[in-house]
Amino acid sequence: MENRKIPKPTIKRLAVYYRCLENLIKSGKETISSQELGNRLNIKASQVRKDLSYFGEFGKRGIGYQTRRLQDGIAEILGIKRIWNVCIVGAGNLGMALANYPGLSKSGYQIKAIFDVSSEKIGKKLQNGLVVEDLKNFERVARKEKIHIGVITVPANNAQQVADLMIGSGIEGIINFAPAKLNIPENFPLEEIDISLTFRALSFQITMQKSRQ
Amino acid sequence: MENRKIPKPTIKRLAVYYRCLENLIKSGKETISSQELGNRLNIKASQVRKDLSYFGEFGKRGIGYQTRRLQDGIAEILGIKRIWNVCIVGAGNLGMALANYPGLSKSGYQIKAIFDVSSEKIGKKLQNGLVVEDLKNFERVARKEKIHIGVITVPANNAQQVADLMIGSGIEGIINFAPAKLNIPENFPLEEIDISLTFRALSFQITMQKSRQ
DNA sequence: TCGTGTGAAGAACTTCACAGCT
DNA sequence: AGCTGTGAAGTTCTTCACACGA
Repeated sequence: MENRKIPKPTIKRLAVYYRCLENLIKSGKETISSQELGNRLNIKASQVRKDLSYFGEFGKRGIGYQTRRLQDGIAEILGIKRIWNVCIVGAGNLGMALANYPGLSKSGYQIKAIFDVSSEKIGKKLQNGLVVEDLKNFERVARKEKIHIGVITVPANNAQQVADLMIGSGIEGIINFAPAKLNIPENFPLEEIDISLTFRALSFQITMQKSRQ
Repeated sequence: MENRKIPKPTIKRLAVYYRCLENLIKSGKETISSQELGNRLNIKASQVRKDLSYFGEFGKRGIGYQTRRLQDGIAEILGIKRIWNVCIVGAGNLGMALANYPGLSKSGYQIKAIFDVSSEKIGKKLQNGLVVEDLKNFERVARKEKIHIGVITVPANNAQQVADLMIGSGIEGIINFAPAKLNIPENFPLEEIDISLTFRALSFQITMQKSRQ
């Protein structure tokens, strides 16, 4: 068991291992080697072992990892065994899509509320029965529903004030889809997903690829 | 002008600089130093200068960077000056949301078509006038519309065959939202956005954060 | 022998620090 | 003086290589 700081990429890979283990267990596989797990995910075996070694000794030499035991171990590390209460601010296309996305609730992220400021959107009913609420009620609802995670899907120029509102209402972490740099307290849990940035990165790759030939 | 390989994070930051420059130019700012640009984005000034230095000398010593000139330079690098034709496969909530997302077309990514296999979805009309097409027609449409970028928003277990179809139809790059590792030719341009993975990474952060206090 | 766990080496990326242009 | 561009140093992350247990 290493005791250094955990690299951020390691965390994302753990979640990938977890997903792969779900499938392996479903298909009845009981043990797996770092080599085989790595092959399935395009990750080097040594990377798999190193990632796991940060958190303990999950494997048996000569044999590999027990899929069930490893999955439990990763679930423990990532906080997967519990339910997370999530709310979304911004009932545009993306916010609505996330609220209706079954993958999230299946993974333990329950969408408890969705907010907007536009009177056209407030009161709208989603496929899953949720109703868009007025952002004015945010703090009250957030506290009542014990929301852990806030998701920001508003336009860039409103993102900061939404983040401030979330932090002021006792939210524990934020996922930001708005293309804006948020100013938040150091070490406050934050993840960013910037879709247009990803498109830009792809077009750069394409351009490079072509100029190389 | 450095001549080494470009770090991947540099590319994403260039797109961030570009976005920031748009705003600066709008607000009438004509020059900016690496220091000030960095401050606005939580990036160290030296990082800004290093990123830009991979591609040439955009600045003037003692003065900084001309916003307009720098923006043009970055646009050139990232391939922003042109229109990219995009298609989406998977007309679920996320696929629909992307197709209707104005930020993409505003950035030069025109959604030319959206496909699905489900007869319930085929023929559906989107807000923007696009009609969901049968995936069977993919190759024909992709070639006719000269699609550059394919976006995958299907469930994980169908992602690979969609990717194969895209690559076989002359698509130049793929953005994959499905939680699956794609097997594609080495160096084929690919970007991945894995939303549930990001939630997992956030819950880990929250858990860590708490256990530290 | 097979496959883990892990120091040590290597690669990738970031930051420093300063020469040199304006 | 002010600020860039960039080698060199520093940091972070990945891969190697091998001792050791099953």
